[in-house]
Amino acid sequence: MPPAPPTAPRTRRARRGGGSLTLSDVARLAGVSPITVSRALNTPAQLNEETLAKVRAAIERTGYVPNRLAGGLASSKSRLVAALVPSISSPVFLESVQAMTEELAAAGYQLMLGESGYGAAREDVLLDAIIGRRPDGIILTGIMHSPEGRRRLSAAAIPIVETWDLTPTPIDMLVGFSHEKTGTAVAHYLLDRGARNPAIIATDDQRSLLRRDAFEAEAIRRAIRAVPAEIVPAPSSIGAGRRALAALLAKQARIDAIFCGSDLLALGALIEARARGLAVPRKLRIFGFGDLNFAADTDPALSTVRIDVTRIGRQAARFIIERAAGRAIAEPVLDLGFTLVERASA
Amino acid sequence: MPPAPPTAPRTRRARRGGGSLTLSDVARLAGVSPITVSRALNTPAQLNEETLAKVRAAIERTGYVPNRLAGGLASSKSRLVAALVPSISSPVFLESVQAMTEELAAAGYQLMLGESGYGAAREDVLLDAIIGRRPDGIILTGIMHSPEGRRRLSAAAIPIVETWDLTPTPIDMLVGFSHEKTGTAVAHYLLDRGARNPAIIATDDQRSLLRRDAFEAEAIRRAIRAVPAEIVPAPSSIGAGRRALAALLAKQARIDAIFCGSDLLALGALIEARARGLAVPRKLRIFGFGDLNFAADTDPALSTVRIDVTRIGRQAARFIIERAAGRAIAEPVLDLGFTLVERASA
DNA sequence: CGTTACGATGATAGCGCTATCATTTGCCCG
DNA sequence: CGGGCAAATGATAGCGCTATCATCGTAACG
Repeated sequence: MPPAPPTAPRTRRARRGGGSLTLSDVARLAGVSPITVSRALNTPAQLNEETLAKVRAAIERTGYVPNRLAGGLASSKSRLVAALVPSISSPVFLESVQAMTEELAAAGYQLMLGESGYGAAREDVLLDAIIGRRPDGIILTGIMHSPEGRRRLSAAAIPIVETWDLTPTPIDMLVGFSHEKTGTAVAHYLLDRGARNPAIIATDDQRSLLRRDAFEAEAIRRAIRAVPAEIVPAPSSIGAGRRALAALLAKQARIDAIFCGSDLLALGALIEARARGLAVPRKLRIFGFGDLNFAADTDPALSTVRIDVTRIGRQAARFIIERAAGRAIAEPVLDLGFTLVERASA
Repeated sequence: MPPAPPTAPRTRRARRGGGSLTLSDVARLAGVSPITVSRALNTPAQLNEETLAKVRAAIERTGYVPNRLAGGLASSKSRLVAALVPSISSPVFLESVQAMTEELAAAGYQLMLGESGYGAAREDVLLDAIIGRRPDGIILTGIMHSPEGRRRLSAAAIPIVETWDLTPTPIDMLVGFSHEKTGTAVAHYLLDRGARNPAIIATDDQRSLLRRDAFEAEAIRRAIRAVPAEIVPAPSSIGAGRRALAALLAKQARIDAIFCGSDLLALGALIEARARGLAVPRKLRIFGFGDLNFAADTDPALSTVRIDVTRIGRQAARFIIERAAGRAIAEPVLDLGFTLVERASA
């Protein structure tokens, strides 16, 4: 079929889009070309002062908000960063997420949160949903174990930071600490203070179990016969802590020290001990993990392992920001360590 | 300058983009047109079975993940939903966020989290960052008060759900409950049980103050002289609860009941009361707010106001999903109410 | 003064996808 | 047996923005 004669163009296709305000609208209003408006938004320095003022006025007047989907598509920079946490509703990771959010927001990035769950079940679907948005970086809480997940992430060629853990084989960047070492350190601490019948309350996630194993190994190395353990499903909670201590005591009444997988569990254990009239720390030492914001305010105040989670979050965010700016990271694997906080409970 | 002769086209512009896998690549591999691949992903029902299989195989083989920035731009459907919370690190809103995440994920949406802070400070910047991503919906925790914010949101023409509160003038949709009524109800509850010197620990956010005012008004209506109150900065914490009770007791030793702005504050007050040997509830009744997951596990168990936060989150998500599907919402303003949970502390 | 350099702006051509319309094929029906 | 219709696939033209190259003054220089 020959092309329609130019004098009578056939009815134009129906217009798409919301008919919403675009860069060109603003440009027309300011009397400049669209690209100039783009520059006013992204690289204002390279514009003449007057022009800039005109454009800004037009933006102000119209209430224009640039479409970052379009911008991201054109520039392959989405200004989005994805963070995966095992559980959204657990306070453990939130300070970290908060720190990320702040650091990223300051640099003009927005955080997209995904819940990976403690199992690797829906992880693939979630990963695709995230990768599809072409984030400028992905922050994982915990290291990625599933080979399929690692493959997908590597293939996506997106800067990745694994956190909260150490591994000799990170996918890309890493900010964490050694869970084994915390277990060993706490074992030392409790045994040095005379504990002869230590026990453990752990959650059933990878990292908590790592701590338990190290604690147990160290205890056995120091001539403890066996270390009873109560494993509760993640995410941890105060109630689980109470019940776990009760269960432990039912099995083994002589327990004199407990290392808990999180401060929540420890607080639960504390409450249960109090309710039973078990003196803490005289009869039972309780050691937590995480130094959550309430740890200093329990009664007795909770001895615990402090992780600088804010720093983990901030550092992870910075890694991504640096990478996005095209700068290379000199030291892409960071061990932030931990400290034992001695308070009254152990 | 005349156009370059077609036989010797000038060097093509440098290629943009990451050179990453696109729909066309997959199409070529599958021996179909790009649009067919698009359909295989979005509306597989309208494809022939064989064709579908070919395309799926090609996707599988290449590990192709569609670029949703491009898709969103073309279809003006981003499949993103933004949620604003006052504070990320406070557990109060998280169950709600969790419920949203799940509900949204099931429908193929991703949640983008923003922290609005309790003040309206950076709110405008944050709103622009969010609106710029053209989410298919925005869920606000609390109602939007700033007129400028309301204007921007209305102008954006994005479905909006305000939550956690009621207002006669919602921007769009609403899922909440009446804070005034909870205050009144708790006042009734405590006074009916003989409290003569009630006091309040509240946080300095809008909603908590609403509850305090209602509580106070009801108490005064029932012949209580004055209701001492301790206002702590949001977000609330256990430590703040402890210190607030101490401060209250210092001013007015005869306090016999406390209504706390959150379960965290209540737990703090409980700990402080215990540490002082103040019998709960015999000497001091403590009433919380929120029914967080630990409320039943404190000792004594916490009496509190239960809000079905999971339902709030889920319902808010559904509103957005329905709207995005083009369906109208019959009842866009929902009062989910609350219940008083009587446990041991009051 | 011609030439180079640079600062400011514009024109053009995509980014990777989907809405819309067009075409092809097979089948049913009067 | 031609017309009509539905199912399956394709061609085309954007979505709203930015990378890239082009242009146009004007200042600087030998």
